[in-house]
Amino acid sequence: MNNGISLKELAAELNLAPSTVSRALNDSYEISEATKKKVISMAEKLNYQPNPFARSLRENKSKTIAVIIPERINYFFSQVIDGIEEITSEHGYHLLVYSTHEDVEKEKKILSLLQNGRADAIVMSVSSQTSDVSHLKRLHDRGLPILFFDRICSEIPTTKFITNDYESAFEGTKHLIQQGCKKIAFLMLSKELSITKERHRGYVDALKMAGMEPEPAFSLHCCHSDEDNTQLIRELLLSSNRPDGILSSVEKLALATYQAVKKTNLSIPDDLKIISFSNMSIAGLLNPSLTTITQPAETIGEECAKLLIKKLTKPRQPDLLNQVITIPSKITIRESTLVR
Amino acid sequence: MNNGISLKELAAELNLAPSTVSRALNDSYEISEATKKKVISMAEKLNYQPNPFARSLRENKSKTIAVIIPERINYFFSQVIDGIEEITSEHGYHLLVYSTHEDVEKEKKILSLLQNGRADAIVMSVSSQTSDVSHLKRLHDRGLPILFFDRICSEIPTTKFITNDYESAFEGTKHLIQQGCKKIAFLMLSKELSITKERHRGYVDALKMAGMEPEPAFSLHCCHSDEDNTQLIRELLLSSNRPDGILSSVEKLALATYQAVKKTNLSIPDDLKIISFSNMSIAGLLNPSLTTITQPAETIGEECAKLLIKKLTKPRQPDLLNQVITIPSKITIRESTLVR
DNA sequence: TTTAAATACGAAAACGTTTGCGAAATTTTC
DNA sequence: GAAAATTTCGCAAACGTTTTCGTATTTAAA
Repeated sequence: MNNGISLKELAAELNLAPSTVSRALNDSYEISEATKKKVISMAEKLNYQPNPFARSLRENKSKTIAVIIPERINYFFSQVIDGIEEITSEHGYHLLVYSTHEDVEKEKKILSLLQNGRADAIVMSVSSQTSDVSHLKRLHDRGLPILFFDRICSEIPTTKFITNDYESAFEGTKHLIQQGCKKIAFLMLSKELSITKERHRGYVDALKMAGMEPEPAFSLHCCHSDEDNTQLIRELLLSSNRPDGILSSVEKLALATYQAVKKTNLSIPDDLKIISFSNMSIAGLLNPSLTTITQPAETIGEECAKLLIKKLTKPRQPDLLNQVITIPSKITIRESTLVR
Repeated sequence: MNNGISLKELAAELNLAPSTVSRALNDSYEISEATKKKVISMAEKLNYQPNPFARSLRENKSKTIAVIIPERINYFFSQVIDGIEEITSEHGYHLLVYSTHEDVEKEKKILSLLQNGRADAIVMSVSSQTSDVSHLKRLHDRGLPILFFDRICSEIPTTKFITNDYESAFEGTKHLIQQGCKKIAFLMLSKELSITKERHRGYVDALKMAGMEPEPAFSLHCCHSDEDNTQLIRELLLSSNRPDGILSSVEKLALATYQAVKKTNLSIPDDLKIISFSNMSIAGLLNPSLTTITQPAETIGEECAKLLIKKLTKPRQPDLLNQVITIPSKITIRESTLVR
């Protein structure tokens, strides 16, 4: 790979010192307008491209942001990354994207790769297996800006972006109750996950407010495998005391529920109503169409990025505040919770 | 950000020269086993992490691969990236992921950012607007390894990975004909796209083989906007001479068709049968379930990565061969093409 | 006219690695 | 026991930037 001309060679071509050329290209006040013009035009003519590694080495910053998500095949995370890229690309930042595949060991490995300054900051959503957070804490203690979204980590004092998990789950559950559900189940990935806790809390409170008692067996703890989840949910649906309503805390479990229902003689929404957190654009095309709680994914990504850019580009920014910023979700009612 | 200890400091701690420590860590034959042990244990104790930029600067390689896709919210591309990451991460490579949003100007901008060696190679699928390929050619001429998949670029002499577009489209169209379709339309993004050309060729040949003449108006040229596409397709479906079968060359147009059909009093599959290239795992949950041609996305990503890793890590590899590698798709028949 | 200030640029160091070369110290060879 | 070969390590340069400091030239002030 021919990397093109270097600053030194460009300087030689211009009969100038490298320092002068560098300053001219960086628009330093110490360089005359005449020289700047000459330098810039020659740089364009020779298509000079500064070496990013020399610059990173010298300036101790990489112009790169690491994004870590639990899975890539997911509307929500894809949208968030789109939002991040939208903002960061305008400021010349590059995105390293990693998927943990919900595996905390992979997560640790990725974070250890990020110890050396390869990225100027991290934007992440933790894996469903993450309970010990020492690998996150280590990087944060070193001063690497870390920002969480969706699946946040309360132990790390930094800024986190989430949706109104509690209220949305509360409203979703309330909606199921209003539609006549008497026995409502809650589907979750891991109990450790921040979103699980908050959404479950909203679910429980809504039940209680309606004078219903949450049954432990109705809080179904699922895993990463779609097949296993489908089986698990199917068993729940075939049990003697089966639920007639489901609040799914994540999209994939709603889809597993659809798959599970297909293997029974039940029907949605007649025998089972379901509402799910989901960012699928095609929720309306499912059979039956799925009532969803949709997060403002792209906005979340954008807000993460805006804050980060401010932190990274302004001269003497304070550390990211230990705060949780909430951007509300939107409930869209469709056939899966219909009374007919 | 505290980047930790440097090689020099580690050397000082050991009373050794930096060169010795470097060689010890890189397992050079010039260093005694005793010294290696001492160095390695001290490096672990002090958690020494080599600075990637110093190394990149010195070695003129970044251990980074750029992946450029037309859109992120897309099952196929997400799966391909998963496949790429699967392989590259094992070899210590990092992934810079860019989305062009089907915008050739963004594509050009991204490629110009990659002129300076930030990535050791590029794996990409071109945007639907890409017809002039000079921005790709420039980088390839410089010696940067570029590898195409799915939407390939025949003008650039390098290795490309695709599925059997022609055959799949041929078989898909044949299937529609066998199901009784008499007037089959073809939905496409841009005419320039390699996948459009090949899939359209398969479509046309299947029609001809059945003694049917392809109508020009039935080759519908769509765009990037879902709303516009839905409207376009709706108009086609409401026209006096409407199709009774559709082969969609990309997933998003099948979904737009579903949306369009909802706004008519037509029904799939009774009035209109549809088959589409698609990697949606939930094609079976749509209403009605969608007959799909599914690409081996993850395999494509893995094969791209394997070839690239070989090229990048083995000492004196030749340039990537100018060849097209085909990995076949799989057709899954569902309700959307059912006769009832 | 002399001196001080401002302007415009160059020399060199630094960032943290890797590596060619040289040179002790040790071992082998004859 | 001397010479040669081998082992083991250090010195210094190099990668391509940015920046501190110094300095020559020009301009402004006294």
